[in-house]
Amino acid sequence: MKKPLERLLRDACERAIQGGELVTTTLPPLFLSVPKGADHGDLASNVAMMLARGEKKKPRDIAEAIVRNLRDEAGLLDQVEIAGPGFINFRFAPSYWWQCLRDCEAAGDGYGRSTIGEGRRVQIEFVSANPTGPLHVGHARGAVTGNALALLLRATGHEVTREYYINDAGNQMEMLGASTYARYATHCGQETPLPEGGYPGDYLIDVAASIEASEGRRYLDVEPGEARAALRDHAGALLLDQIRHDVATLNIQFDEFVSEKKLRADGLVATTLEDLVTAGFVYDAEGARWFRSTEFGDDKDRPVVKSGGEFTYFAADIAYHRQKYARGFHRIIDVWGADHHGHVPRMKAAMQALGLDPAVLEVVLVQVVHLTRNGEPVRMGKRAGEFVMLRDLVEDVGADAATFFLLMRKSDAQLDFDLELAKRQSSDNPVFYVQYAHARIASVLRQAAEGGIDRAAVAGADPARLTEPEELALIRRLAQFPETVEASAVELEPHRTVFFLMELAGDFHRYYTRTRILGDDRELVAARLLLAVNVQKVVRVGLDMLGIGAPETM
RNA sequence: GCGCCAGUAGCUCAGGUGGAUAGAGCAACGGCCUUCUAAGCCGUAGGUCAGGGGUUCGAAUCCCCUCUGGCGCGCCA
Repeated sequence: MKKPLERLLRDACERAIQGGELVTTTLPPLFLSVPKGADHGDLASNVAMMLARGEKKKPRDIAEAIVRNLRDEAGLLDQVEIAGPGFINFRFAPSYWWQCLRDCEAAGDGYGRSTIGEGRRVQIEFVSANPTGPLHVGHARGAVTGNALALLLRATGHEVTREYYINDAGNQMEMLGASTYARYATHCGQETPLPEGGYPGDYLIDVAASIEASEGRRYLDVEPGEARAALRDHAGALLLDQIRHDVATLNIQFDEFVSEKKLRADGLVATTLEDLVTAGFVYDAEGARWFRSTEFGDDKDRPVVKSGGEFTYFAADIAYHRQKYARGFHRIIDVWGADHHGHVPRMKAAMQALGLDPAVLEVVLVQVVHLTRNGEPVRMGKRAGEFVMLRDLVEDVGADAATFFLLMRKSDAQLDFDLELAKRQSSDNPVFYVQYAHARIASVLRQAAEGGIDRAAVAGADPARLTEPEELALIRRLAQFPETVEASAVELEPHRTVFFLMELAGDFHRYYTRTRILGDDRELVAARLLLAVNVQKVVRVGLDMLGIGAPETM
């Protein structure tokens, strides 16, 4: 919607400079904003105010000079006026909006998609919970955020790989093995207490039973250390399957799974560490080995090898990220919990130490989901009963509502999620407001088809029959969809698309209430259906970019 | 103590690179279904944008200070 006007404005400014009406040689960025009130037109420019200082003239005089040089040969504009302190307000002609609707129709489901990504390869890693238990609500936010980012980047011409890094090495996994061993032995009749700090959740009882069903009781007879290792691997595999299943209930799939254990086994961690040593960024102290991240702006050096000789998690993570670079991605995006924000500078430091460009790595921080029940905080302890599982959430409120709700906020802002509210009043959830617009249009289209107006008739309709202010406002909204998607992807902020869809749905509900679509005037009906069908399409395409469905009936 | 994020209507939150009268959804109150889905629409009410300085034609937005909340701060992942 903005681009053609930006050209006109730029031409006008340059003409004014050539004509000596402006003394500036370099124009400020010409950005057009959508004014809040309708009485300020469709788009507004503040360029006159930006130039005022250099020109040493009143903004309104500069605005007049620019407007004098405006050459709207294509007839896009209905009205141009100078208002307030020096804004130039533009109002498009109806014919411009009609053309927008034609363009929208012609683009089909590709409307809103773009090629600004130029096929650049982007990897986005998210969730990456260690497979020691089912996913909970906190993971769900990272999951839907990462997935929406992947979809938005794909829609804007990026080649995206969605990846899950399996933290299947380290102490947590050893504890999983020990805990599973206790559950397994108990299940087989040998009462065994959980180890200190073990995983107490009931899900391990089910895991133990499942292992007993497939493997029998043979691990009771093998040496306990060996048995724990074997049970750890069995449990880890089973739990990873559950995690995969859990995210699938939110319509999320990953393209790649990368195992930390395998990275270690392949020697990547060791060779990466050697390279850091060679580069001179590692030193020994207090029995451990340290990475000199302070060289790159971190506030402290970080251990990479424990005094016991094992690699730290950080060391493995460095190797993992280096491996991402080696795979040739142009952009590497990590979706992390906000409690990991301190890791960002040290990971970038490590990449820099390895001679890699730290700007390639971008980290999207996802804040905690603060659960409440009837306004009271819900404790999220280690005990399974106190967790709210992702699968329970999806079962209670549905995948679409859960996804929509979790995407409604900026990812780096904390999110309140009241379980009772979400369950009891799920019909008040804004996702229904948006989906309802889609279903309403579907209903109208069904009736139109019964009346003999098919899709071909609609496609051939003349948009010039649309003259109501609500109709032009709806087209205006549709025209903003491509730039909204673009901004949402560029800024890595899915919530912008969410808000757009709520506004579009609101525009449509208002229109629907005031204006009857079906009637006797077939040309008018066809034109209104053309508008409706494109609103419906944008709702569907927009929801699809967020991983949310669009129902035909509700 | 240091660092990161936040503080906007009763509640939950939007407010691209500083712009015009600060918006939406819930909750509250009052209206609208013999006609395409009332999961909707219209209206009323609700604000010291945490507080104080500064920058300038102009600040919720940028800078500094203070207060409050969340998170993080060498061998957990």
